[in-house]
Amino acid sequence: MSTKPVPDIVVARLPLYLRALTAMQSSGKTFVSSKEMAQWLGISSAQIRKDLSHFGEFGKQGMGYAVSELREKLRRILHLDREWPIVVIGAGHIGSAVAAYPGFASHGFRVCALFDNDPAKIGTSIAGLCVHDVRTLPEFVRAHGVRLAMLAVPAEAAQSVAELAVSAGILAILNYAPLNLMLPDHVRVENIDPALHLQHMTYYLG
Amino acid sequence: MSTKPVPDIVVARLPLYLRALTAMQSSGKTFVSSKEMAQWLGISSAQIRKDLSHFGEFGKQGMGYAVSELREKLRRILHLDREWPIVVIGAGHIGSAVAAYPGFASHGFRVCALFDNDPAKIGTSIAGLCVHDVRTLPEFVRAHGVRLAMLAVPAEAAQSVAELAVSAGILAILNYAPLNLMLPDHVRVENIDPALHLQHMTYYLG
DNA sequence: CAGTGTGAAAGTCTTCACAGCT
DNA sequence: AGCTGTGAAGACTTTCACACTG
Repeated sequence: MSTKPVPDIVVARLPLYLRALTAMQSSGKTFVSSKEMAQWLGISSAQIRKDLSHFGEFGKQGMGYAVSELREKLRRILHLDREWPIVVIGAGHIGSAVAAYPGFASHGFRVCALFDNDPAKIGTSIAGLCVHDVRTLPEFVRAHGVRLAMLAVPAEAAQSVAELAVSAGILAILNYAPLNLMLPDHVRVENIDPALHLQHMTYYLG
Repeated sequence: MSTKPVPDIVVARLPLYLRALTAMQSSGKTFVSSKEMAQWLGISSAQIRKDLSHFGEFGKQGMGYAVSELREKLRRILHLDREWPIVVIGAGHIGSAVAAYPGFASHGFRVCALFDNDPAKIGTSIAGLCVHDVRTLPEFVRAHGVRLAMLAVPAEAAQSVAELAVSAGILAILNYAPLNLMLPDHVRVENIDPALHLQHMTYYLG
């Protein structure tokens, strides 16, 4: 066995293709060429064809790709053909906004609980979700088989809370705290830090 | 002239170095080696040295880099040695959370106004900021010389609102709407889409 | 003939490894 | 000794360009 793994950078673009296909589909298109998608996404058509070729031959020569078929294929590849429960850790501004964001549910992610360590917040309800004591996180994660977490706590608390989550079985963390989490290799971490993006952009604003 | 530009991917890492240096500084360190920073950030020391070498020779052989000096140099390179006013467009969940996020002010970004098209929100105050009619955006941007915008409106509205902002003089947009903005080349756009990250991660959660 | 799938070429980015400085 | 700065090597990514197919 040991087939060469698909480069991570390619996997990262699949959700983009999925987004384009969903838009195409709702605008009634049934076939789309790599060139059209490329223009829509602002990348090259060769890249799209090469990326997709890692997973199979999805196109029809001379006419492009069947929109809904390719969309289904990508959903399966990304394991989006089922619902993913997620926990949000941290019920401050970011955690609350994240929990209320409708963009997750519409993609098959179900935010199922919020956790915090502030007694004033525990027991209250935010965006229709109960705020639990963070100490009950491991129990909850195990009981519900949750694998995904979004971490929105202050930087000082992030590392230890992340470890707690991982010890309970969390395998992937979307981290909003502005630091690098140090976690075992089997845990996938992606970071979102708007300040970093702004600092990147100001470089070009001479 | 026409010195070769620094690769964008290198520029994107400078804010990370800045973050590490700030942490080092507040923990009292005065010198730091590329190796220490590398461990802290989870990247290689060679990469840090190579990246920094694009901008000059900042280190001292045998001892590393003077923390506060390098920090100042990076701040200047990224044009963070001054305050940047920013407007937030869209006063929904995301816009409000973004406007309230303390992480911008602490990095020299000053959110100076919120804009929306909902009459029920216009005139109210969110996170201590007045919500303006989006139709007054061009006027405001010109009057205050704002160059940076964060866009947090629904996907359907994003393209046209972005064009409005650009026509008024906005040069860089941090876009939270889940689509690719099509804008003139001189405008810098960076995107934040948490759903994309989640979809990327589920690939690995077989 | 329009458009895919793909080797090969070109381009970009990272790591190596070491001369040279303190 | 300890660590930087950097060419050269290596790894990875994108683009090219065309044989092939419906």
